[in-house]
Amino acid sequence: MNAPDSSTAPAHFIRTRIAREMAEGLHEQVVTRFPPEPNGYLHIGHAKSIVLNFAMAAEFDGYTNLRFDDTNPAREEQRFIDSIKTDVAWLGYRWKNECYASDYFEILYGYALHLIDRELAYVDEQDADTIRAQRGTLTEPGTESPRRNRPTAENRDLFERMRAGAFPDGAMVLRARIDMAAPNINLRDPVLYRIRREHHHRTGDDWCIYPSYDFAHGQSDAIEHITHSLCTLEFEDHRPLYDWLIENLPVPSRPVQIEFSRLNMDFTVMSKRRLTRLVEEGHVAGWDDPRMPTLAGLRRRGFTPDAIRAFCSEIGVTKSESIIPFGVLERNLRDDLNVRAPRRMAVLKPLKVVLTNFPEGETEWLEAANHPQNPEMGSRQVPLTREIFIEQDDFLEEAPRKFFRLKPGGEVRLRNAFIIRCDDVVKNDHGEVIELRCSFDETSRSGLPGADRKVKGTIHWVSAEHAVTAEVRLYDRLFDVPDPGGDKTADFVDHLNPQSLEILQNARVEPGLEHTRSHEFFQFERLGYFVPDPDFRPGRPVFNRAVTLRDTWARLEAQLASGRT
RNA sequence: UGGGGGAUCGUCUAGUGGUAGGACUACGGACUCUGACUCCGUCAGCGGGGGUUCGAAUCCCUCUCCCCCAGCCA
Repeated sequence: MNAPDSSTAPAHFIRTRIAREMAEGLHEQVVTRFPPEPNGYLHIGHAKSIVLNFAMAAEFDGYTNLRFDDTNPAREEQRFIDSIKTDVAWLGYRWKNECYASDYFEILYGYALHLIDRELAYVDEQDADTIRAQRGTLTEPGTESPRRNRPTAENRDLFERMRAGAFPDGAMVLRARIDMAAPNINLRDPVLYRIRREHHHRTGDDWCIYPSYDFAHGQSDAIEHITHSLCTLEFEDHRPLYDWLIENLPVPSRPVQIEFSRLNMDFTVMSKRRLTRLVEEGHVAGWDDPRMPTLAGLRRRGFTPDAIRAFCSEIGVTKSESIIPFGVLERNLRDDLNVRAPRRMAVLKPLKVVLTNFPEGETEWLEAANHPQNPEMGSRQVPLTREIFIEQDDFLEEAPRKFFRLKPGGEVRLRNAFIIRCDDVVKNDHGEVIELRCSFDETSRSGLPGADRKVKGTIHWVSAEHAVTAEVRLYDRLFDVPDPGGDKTADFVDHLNPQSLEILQNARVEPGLEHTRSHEFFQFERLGYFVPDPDFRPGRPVFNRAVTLRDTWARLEAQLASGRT
């Protein structure tokens, strides 16, 4: 029922605790749930929770439910439910039951009556401002509502009429009767039900009262016989309320809540509120914009489920706050794609090269391995012609030391082909290099004895005649500061990186790539990993760069620039 | 400031009385028809101060810093 997961997963406090409980015979199996509210798309932070929940259940002979926490119809939509199911399934997980908190509305209503009958809940018709004022502050206790000691029969009558629609929205709420002086504010008679005439995406107009998170969540857990309700740290001080409700209600099981720290990553934002703003204000193209940390965005960018799962397992589970560098996620992608991605040649920014001693009109087909470390991935034939394109970055008229690429009079190997020498540099009126005239060394062809001759550099290329023009989209971090949401003096959108998207319309890719299917991925040698975008059309290939290769030269270059070497 | 949490190499994370370990990064080197991959090596840490103990990241006291909570959001 679950996706493959590393059996060598390291111990963390939740796994350790559950293992101990299992050893003690506390549970026959572990049942978990992933409980998103369908009011947005899932992001990489959710992936951490998904992986944790499914892993714990799978490791301890249980299962995981997908439960939509749909208690606030004002913000929830069917399209979000659809996207969430798509994303969880894409990650490789199969939930046992598809559940909805709204499926339990009737049971929850009964539970509320149960509390009322035991004088543990009451109807309060004070307005929100009054209730807020009575709640007290962090340092001062609250004051009790004048309705707090209303007779049970009256509470029951009012609550039944609340449900029946006898009162306008916001006219009254049902509150738990706990302790207005509790140091934990969540215990100061929290709201359990509110009146809200809002069309619910599943229950339609059946209800005009809706349970709050606190009243719905734990009880839903209990109804589903969830053994471990795993959630993030901000719910830690809701746990006494969670436990109070479980203890005072005739629920069929007694789940426990365990909290862990949520995932934070640098140079991005993770809150649903901020992600929603990015989409609604048009800062990105949509929830699946490849720059978004959403699973839909990462998928479109070219991330694989395996890489994301490996990442989640690598970062661990603790209660300490952490900010994971985005590069850690990217490295997991590289590690995954390095072994799986077929190699191809593509030139992002073409520079024309004429091989002056190559016969005009001829094509030589050369064999190119699809993967240098894995012969089983086979090989393909790539065409070489008199005119080719190389990367503009691979030629420098005035090259620094340690520049192993092409320079006037210098030699370089064309990957899978010959060694060439740069004889002439052709410039336009602006002094820009527009063409190189090179000669090739026939004896240095790949596979021939002369191929042993060593040159410092090897560069990629494509045949000008055969290459396919493609659009290539390069992505950089969405924000240009590490913690865009942490700036109290500025709006986070002020830190958007204007360079986060670069579109190259004139890239040239080796023939064959125009027939690429979706979900295929490639390494464009020396450049990075690329995937076809959904915008890909026959005759108009569009590739996204998922991640670059590790670039030691770029680092060296930076060092040279700063005078370190 | 009331309550709830958290502080271990640059980053993430083990270690819960017996030599602080791993991964990533960085740096150096080997290899290389991808400046990739791989391999080898190096640097680097217990928030501060007391105390208990033969011995403390771990136990005790104290201080400091960070995060969360005053929605009829989740």
